[in-house]
Amino acid sequence: MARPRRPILTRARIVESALAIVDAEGLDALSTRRLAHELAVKAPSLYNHFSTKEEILDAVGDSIIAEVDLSMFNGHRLGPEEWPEALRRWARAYRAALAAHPNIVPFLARGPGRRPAALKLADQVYGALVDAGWPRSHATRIGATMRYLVAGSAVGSFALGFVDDPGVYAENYPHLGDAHRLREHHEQVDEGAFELGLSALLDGLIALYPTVRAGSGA
Amino acid sequence: MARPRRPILTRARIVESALAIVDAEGLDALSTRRLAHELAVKAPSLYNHFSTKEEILDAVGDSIIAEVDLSMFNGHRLGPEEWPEALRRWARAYRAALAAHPNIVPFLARGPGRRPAALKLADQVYGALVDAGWPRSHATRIGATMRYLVAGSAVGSFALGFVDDPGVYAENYPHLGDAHRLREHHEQVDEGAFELGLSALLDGLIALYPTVRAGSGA
DNA sequence: GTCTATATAGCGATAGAC
DNA sequence: GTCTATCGCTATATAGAC
Repeated sequence: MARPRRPILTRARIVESALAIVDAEGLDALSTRRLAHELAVKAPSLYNHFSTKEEILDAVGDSIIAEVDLSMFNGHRLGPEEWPEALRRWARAYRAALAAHPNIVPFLARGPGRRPAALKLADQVYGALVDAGWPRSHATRIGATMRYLVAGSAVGSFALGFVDDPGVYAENYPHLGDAHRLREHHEQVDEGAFELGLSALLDGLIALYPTVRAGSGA
Repeated sequence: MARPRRPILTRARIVESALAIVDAEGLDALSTRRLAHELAVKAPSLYNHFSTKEEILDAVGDSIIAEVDLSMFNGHRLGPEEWPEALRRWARAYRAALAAHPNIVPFLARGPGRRPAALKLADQVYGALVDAGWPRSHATRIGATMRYLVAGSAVGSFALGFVDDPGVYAENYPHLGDAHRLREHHEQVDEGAFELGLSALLDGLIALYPTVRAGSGA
């Protein structure tokens, strides 16, 4: 085939295709051969656009984080009445972005590293919390614990973790009699659990807010 | 060598060694050859004790969950004043068990499946919450959202996710000036974030409790 | 910038000897 | 119950032709 007049591959096409494979078949299914096949080229061609497979995975991960809406932190400094709703909207957007691609969440959970979209997200959340009056040490921990809830809810479905087989539970687990039915409504179950946790967490933080501000001399 | 007078391998030894490899080098590093080498045998011998590699991994995962203390749910029915502290103690034990083996958390996050220790854990937590007066739908969601927080905090360190290189952040991320120092105290940072989130979450649930009980006619 | 060919290495699992 | 030998397959990455 030799050199085509216009490049067949672009970084964007490679990233898009890699994400589709990871979504459909998991992280382990992403190989250079498999990816190249999907793009109708041969594996070595990928190395004209990325140096290593790890670099491809970084780009895939950052492309997901880049989709998370951060507009609730822009425009103006959040007041004492505003940060809880901003945090709620951000957490929902964050979870939606991750839950759409659960197979890559373990990779993303390793942290932002040097990926620009992930760093921008961390920067905006931390800055907004500090601006809203939280002490820096609390802002760090609030950002982290929100990430825990989001990542935990996206890394694996609670409801889908149970087997669709009543016999497994009936014998030895007296309270799990209906666990096999969780699968039917797994999306509602998982989203409902996330929303309950999010609301409770925010309520707890709202209760803490005046105490912490008084204590830190604000 | 032929048949030894006493078995060299046992399921317990295989599981222990497999866990050590996963802890030290990650899930991908666990191969039958690598595992056999660690046990000073050859790979095919493992198949006298487990049918597949997946079966070994299931046993490894369940051995971790089996270590989680559940004694706070035993002995007596938890009263309206007792469930929050029981939940707190359970969450800490759960997190400690998972955070000691972060590389296997993505595997565990897929759910209990048919693994007995994981099913026992789910059964006990759900049963305790229902006994304490929570409606069943809330008990499911509370158990799930606690698992989200625990799994999210264990699947990857927040603090270790940042690079130890001030130059990465100084340029483009105005609020992350000290992010490179998170690594120094990563354990305190991560545990502090978990404790803050746990307390806030429990405070929120405590506030919700009387409302829900009144509403459901209890 | 894509190709063919290949280097180098590893994988899970099975058959059959002892 | 462990061994040797092996099947069939996969992987990331590089060299050099066009």
